[in-house]
Amino acid sequence: MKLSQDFYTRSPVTLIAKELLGKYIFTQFEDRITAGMISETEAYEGVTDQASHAYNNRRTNRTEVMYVAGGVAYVYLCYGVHHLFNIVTNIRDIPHAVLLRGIIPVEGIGIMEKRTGKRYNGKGFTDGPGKVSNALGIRVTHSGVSLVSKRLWIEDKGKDIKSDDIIIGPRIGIPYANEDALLQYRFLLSSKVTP
DNA sequence: CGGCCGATCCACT
DNA sequence: GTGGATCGGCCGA
Repeated sequence: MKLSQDFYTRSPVTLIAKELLGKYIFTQFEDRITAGMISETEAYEGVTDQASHAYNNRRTNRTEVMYVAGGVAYVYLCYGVHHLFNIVTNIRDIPHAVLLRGIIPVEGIGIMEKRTGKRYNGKGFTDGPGKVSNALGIRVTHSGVSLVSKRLWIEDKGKDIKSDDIIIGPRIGIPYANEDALLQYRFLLSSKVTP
């Protein structure tokens, strides 16, 4: 079933990042449906987290969408080329978010191949946040789009994820975050778990 | 208005 | 395993 807004407005963001593993992210743009099982996430804990764009309550046009109530997309451009897709969580004015770093394609694989210009051969296809957005067709123009909508949503298909199947570690690519770079906020699904 | 730099990716070794 | 590409957003002046 489709996750309702209640799922996203909770806290802590680390719990939501963990619970998103094994859920299914769907996009439907121009009648093209693509979906994948979420296999990797990272939590970004808002104003107290030096790795977050909202650290120290920073507000810009780009980050403003993180301050609305949970259940919308926060998409921004990284390195001028990669569209990175985040899920805003918590209540209004608490700018927490979960970065989607990896999925396993399950639906619309041909569409994803067309978008990415690559063939899916079972691995190395949607194993990075830029690749995930590209395959799902997500762009910065989708920032602020509701995750309880007909274009973008997440489904719980009842898959039971054991804690043994979750690998936890520090987040990737944030050395500037000082001691917060050591936080164990990255959640990875064991390769034993398949869609 | 200019300079700096990044929640990455890929080609190449 | 690693270094270069790449350009919009952010900040300071």
